[in-house]
Amino acid sequence: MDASPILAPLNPAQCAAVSAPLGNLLVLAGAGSGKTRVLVHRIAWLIQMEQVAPWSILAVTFTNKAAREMRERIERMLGQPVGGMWVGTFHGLAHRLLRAHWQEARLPKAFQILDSDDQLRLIKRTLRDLNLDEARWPPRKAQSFINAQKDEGHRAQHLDDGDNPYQRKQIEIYRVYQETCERAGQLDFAELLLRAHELLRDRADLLGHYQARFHHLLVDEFQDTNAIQYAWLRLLAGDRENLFVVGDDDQAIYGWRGARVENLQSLQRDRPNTRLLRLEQNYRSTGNILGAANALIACNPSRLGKTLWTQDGAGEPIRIYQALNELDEAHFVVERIRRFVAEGRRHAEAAILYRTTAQSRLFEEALMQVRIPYRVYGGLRFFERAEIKDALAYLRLLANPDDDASFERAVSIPPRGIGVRTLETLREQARTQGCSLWQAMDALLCGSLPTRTARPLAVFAELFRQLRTDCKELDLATVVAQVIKTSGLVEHYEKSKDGKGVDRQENLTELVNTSHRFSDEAPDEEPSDLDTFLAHATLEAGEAQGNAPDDPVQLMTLHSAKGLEFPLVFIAGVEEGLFPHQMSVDNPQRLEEERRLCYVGMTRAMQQLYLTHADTRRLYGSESYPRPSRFLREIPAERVEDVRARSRATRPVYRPRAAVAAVEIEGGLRLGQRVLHPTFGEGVILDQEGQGAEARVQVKFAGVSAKWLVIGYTNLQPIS
DNA sequence: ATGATGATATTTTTT
DNA sequence: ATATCATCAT
Repeated sequence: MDASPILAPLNPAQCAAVSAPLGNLLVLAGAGSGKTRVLVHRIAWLIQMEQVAPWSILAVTFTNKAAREMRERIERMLGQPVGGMWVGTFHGLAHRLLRAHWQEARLPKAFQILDSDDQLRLIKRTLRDLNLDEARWPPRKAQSFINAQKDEGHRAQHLDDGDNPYQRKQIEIYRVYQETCERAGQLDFAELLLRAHELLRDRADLLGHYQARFHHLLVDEFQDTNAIQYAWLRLLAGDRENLFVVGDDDQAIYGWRGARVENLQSLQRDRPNTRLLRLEQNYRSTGNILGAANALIACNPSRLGKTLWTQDGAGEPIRIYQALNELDEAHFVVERIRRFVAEGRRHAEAAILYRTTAQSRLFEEALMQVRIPYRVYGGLRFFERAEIKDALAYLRLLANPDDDASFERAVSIPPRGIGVRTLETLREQARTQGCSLWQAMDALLCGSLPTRTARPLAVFAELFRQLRTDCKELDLATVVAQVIKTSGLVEHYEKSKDGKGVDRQENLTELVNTSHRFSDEAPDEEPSDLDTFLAHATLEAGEAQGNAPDDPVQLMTLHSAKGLEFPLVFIAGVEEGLFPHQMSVDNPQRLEEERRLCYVGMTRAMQQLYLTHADTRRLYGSESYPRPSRFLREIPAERVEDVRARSRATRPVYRPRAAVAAVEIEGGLRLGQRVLHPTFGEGVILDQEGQGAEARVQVKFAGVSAKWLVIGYTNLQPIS
């Protein structure tokens, strides 16, 4: 077999990794050094040069999207489908194992997956059951405690409270929550991993089977693995030397959700004969961008050490813009994107990155004003929308009547005369009998109930009885359509007056389409039943934006930018308190992670990089005066060019343009008008923009900088 | 049972 | 500022 198609497009270091002899290999791959490419080519190498069967390969990625892309790239390269190869996320693979071995894992056949939202709901209910005050025991704290423990591989019964009452209570919540999950046959995300680990750990026969099957384990983004994922990998590898691991300690940005960069070192310690290779040549960015990023990341004391270089020239300097305020910042970014496009580039080549999701709005508004198409990544995804979760609750309850979380959701939406009172009775019954809500309802319906309570309950029960008989015969999509129709959800949203009714109905229709597509695309080996469809919905929550416009500017958080690249990149809000975020500044480890996040953001840029910060910023309703981020000082001055803010000189404040001064804006307000504000006191209107509900005026008050106020939300009294 | 009002807490996110 | 959520009144 000729190796050239696989090795030809690679540099020497990449070649060395791809064609390395079989054995453990750790590839430390810097940003833009062709990390994924090495992984893809390695798999192609194994199949073509080492005559490895595709079904004996297991590859793990960080996201479903990455998994899909990897499979596609391999198939394109080999010119043939590679069925039998397992490619997926840790969660996806764990799920696959558990579905295949539900009996050995002691799970109900129709076990369901709980997303974080469902998990939080369940924790809240657990807290209520335990008579704990939510103010003293915040559900979110309990949630992160439970997930943190599970990520470390700890079960409640193995935890030591260390004579700490707080700790003891958290463990108790964990225990009771877990019992509830098991009774309802529900697994949260971390539980998938934990169960998959225990399955292989406790069942020597299964472990032997999978060890015999998977001769080659490949892992992408290894720096993002947590303790249980690493443990699972080691188990599956056994004492063989078959781990091919790719990662970059400088791009570890998920420590806050249990990822352990140390796994990189642990691997070298646990498997001393692991070969270490570095990919340090960067093919993405200009010399200035790389030099700046290198200097920044060098400020982190704890790194494995690695310096990226490029053959490219220095390119343009990095530009830092000091904006007057957050609006000026947005306008500046938009203006530069217009210039970029005027030079013949596409909008989609530009990305605006920010630390917090809340920052996207400013840019969306600014882009909308000048009619530039954009696309926001992240945010609420298809299967996370309320109406979709409602419909899914019906489907889940159909699949598994003991799913209490879904019962509670379905029973109260749409409102059908079953209120908190009735629900409380059901919960009480369920608690005393130790059964599910559905069983409690059945029992109560047989007993004596006041008609007013029994009637709606009976109707609800009958609805499901009918659905259950119906759906035995029907295919997935028809069942979904049937459920949506009989649940009354469409009518319910029709009546909603928040203006989202039509959207919601469309989404429900789209759910039917999705289920249709799911059936069509399902591989023959796995029948597409309701259970797998529901798992798919939770595990792969879908894209956030259904129909993106053509050639859009890309908006996303720094976190979701990882793995992507753009010719033109803006990082906005590079200010102390925002980036690095306030929550991280007094913890050295978290601060290092923020710096890595900045490094990730900077290394997304191929040709031009802008960092912007504002002198004043309105955040959470009040004005702040942030200092420029320390990260800006860590970039060598010779790589930077300061962009001058437009007309820094303060204009004569009390003299608005005479021609428009007479035009009334709204409610007796006009440019130059003196006004009274409830908190800021007396001021003068300087400028105006927008119309109707969005009409805003800029007002200068004594002692503070000029502010933009939405007329509709502000009580401005004209004074003479 | 349901809708309206007021207190509260606001990183990052995939699975 | 705003969205979410719990409590309260209808």
